[in-house]
Amino acid sequence: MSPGTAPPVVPRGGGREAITRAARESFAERGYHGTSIRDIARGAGLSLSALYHWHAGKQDLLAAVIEESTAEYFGRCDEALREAGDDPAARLGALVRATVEYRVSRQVESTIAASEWRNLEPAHRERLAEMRSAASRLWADLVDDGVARGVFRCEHPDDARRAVIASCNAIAQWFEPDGGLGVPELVERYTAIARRIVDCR
Amino acid sequence: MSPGTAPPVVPRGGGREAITRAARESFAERGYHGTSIRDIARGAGLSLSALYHWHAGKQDLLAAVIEESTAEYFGRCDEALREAGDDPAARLGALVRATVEYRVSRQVESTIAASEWRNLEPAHRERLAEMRSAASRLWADLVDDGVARGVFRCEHPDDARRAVIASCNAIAQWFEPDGGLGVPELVERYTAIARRIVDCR
Amino acid sequence: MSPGTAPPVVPRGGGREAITRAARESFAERGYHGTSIRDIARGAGLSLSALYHWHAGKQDLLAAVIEESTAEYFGRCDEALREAGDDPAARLGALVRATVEYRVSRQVESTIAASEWRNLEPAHRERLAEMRSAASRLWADLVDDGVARGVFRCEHPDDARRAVIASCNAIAQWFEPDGGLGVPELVERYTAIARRIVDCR
Amino acid sequence: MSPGTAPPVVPRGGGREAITRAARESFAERGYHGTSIRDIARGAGLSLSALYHWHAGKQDLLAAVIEESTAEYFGRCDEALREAGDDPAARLGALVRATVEYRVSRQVESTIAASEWRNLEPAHRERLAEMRSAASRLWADLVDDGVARGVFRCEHPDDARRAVIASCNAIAQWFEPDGGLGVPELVERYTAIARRIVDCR
DNA sequence: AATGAATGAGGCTTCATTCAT
DNA sequence: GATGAATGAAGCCTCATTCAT
Repeated sequence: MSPGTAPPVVPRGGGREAITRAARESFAERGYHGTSIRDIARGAGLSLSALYHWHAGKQDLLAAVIEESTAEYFGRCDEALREAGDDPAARLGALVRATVEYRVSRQVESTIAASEWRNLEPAHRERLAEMRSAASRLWADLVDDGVARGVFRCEHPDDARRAVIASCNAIAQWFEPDGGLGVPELVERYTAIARRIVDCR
Repeated sequence: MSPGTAPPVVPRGGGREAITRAARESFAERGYHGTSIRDIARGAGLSLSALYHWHAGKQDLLAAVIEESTAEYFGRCDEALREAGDDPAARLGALVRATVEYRVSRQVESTIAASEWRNLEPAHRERLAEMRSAASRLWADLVDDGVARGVFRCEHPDDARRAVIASCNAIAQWFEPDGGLGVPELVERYTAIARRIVDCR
Repeated sequence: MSPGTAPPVVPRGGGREAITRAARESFAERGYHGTSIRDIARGAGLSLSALYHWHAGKQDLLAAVIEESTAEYFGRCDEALREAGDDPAARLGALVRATVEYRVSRQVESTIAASEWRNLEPAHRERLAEMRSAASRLWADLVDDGVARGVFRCEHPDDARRAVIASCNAIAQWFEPDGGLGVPELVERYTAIARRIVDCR
Repeated sequence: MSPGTAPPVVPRGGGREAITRAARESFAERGYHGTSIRDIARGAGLSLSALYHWHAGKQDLLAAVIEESTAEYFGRCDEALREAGDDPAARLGALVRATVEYRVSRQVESTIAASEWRNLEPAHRERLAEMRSAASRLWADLVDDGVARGVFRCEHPDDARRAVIASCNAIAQWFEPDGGLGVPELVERYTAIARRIVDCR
């Protein structure tokens, strides 16, 4: 919520969602430590106390936001892979598409999981670590499989995988929604880049 | 500075450097807002007042750290390019090497410039923007030149450039200094990836 | 509530008693300011709103607890004295017994009236002051009478009275219910002490 | 510090003492939980931050106040006993005098150690427990010795000891400094009471 | 060149209480 | 007879900074 913007009117009982949304936006724009819970409450159009009625605290909000974001990404990947069938190239395209679309549709918030991970307290970190590595494994399995089957010819699968992911993730940092570049075109470009990175025949 | 570590003994007159170094480490580990000026003073082994003797304040320290970091990167790039001659492929390798080496040798601090940029006050941001775009231009000129001369055959030079940079930058997030992977080998791998991304013949 | 209006008749139900009991326990264990109204509601197994349905607020609860506690003590004293007859020594024994038994049977709560008295708002304090001094007068009358009749030979009745009361009250601070010391034996010991304090012939 | 009283002007560097004194007064008058650190800072004539410059927090202040109070009492007892020589009756008089004088001269604060003990966090409680039981042992040794030597003929030394202590301690609750009753006279009265309690021949 | 003392603003959180149902 | 939702005030504490030496 940019300063000066009128806070939304929250329907009675709708506090939890309003607060989570406001937290997501603030954490994305100003970071965890740069966000005060007053910012969040104001952004949600509620009082400070209402925030504590719905969440245990700031840390709890961060965990909720990261969890939701990670879950959504994981869900998109999972679904894309299910539709993609068995072909490594198609599966690569599916994950690239899921990642690009996620990064574009959640442009601001999608970086929270990565950049604010360090601010999670151990208890939350441990709980979310599994979700995180599950998403990571999707990529690893895919690339390893492609290499094993001779479809991807890159010599260093781990580095290739990281390069593809980093390339896709970076989109959130420069993409302009109204900049004349459509998402399908974007997906196509990064699929091509990804195929070159893994040296897909 | 990890908790429990004895603060270094600062030689008389060496305050400025000790403080900048401590600020760099704290900003890297905990972020700008996650770092207190007392953390920095403690990390430098100096009093709070000493910090203010050498620097105008926290914001000033952030600007100094980002400036120094950007300048170093820019210097490395510049030098590498000068040694590389005129060949686009060689020049690409030079920038990749400069970036990888920078990211590995300044593993923690190298992300400050990117992640804490938003916390710079306008005055500092404007001043540093030029340095920033100069480094960015080195990459753009290089890729555009390679494409213009037909050495790089990628269709979308901007995306290729961003992918290469993102891939190299990401190294700082996973590299383990004592992990058995040497820097020259790392440079070689990412040079190969970069060449594939730009589709270097 | 407008002045002069009769307080609403509270329908009987389990809530009121459960809340009073929880308040008594919390005030005893953590003190008035150390107890939150949520502690009380939780201790009673009811919601916050239920608490406010039965009581006007925290202050009201404190007054109720102190009133009940004082009334019980006063009742015990009164009854014991009625049974004791006219002999000063017997009357002294009766009050000691009432006090000791009260302090032992209400070990935790019996101190609330004394230690939280200062937290009563003036309105409540004035109302309860009479009960308080009535109990105090029982002791004073007894000792003064014993002295007047030459049965107690202590020179300073006021100090003797205070010493006896303080000695009995202190029992609540150290007595262990399962510690092998029975209440009758305890009463006997403190009766003896009390008689020596007033110098009963 | 009563409300409305002008806070004292604190000489530069004298913050620590001013704050400890203000804490002592507030804890005594309103209890630990009833005292806010703003009360303390205001009472000391300093800012909130100055309080934290000198003490780690509210809990730290409580521990400091209790420690100082206990130490002073212990010191008074120790000195009084040293002057008293070997005679049990004289030693009893010495401890009574030390206790009475302490309770009168530190009328308000002397109860903090007892009433706020439960609000000490375990770390502090453990640290101070030894001081506490040392003072307690002075009394126990004295009474046991008197009984062993046949000077005190009470049958239950533990109860006698507790009664004497409770009687002396209670003085702080009713004594009025300008009430016409001098401290020497007070000491004499309670010494007599104590002797009767232990049944000193 | 450096320090300890002090500050006002703001941090997160809990408080007792009221509202609408 | 009872509840979940919401609030404003106040709680303790840490912040970046300045002052006097």
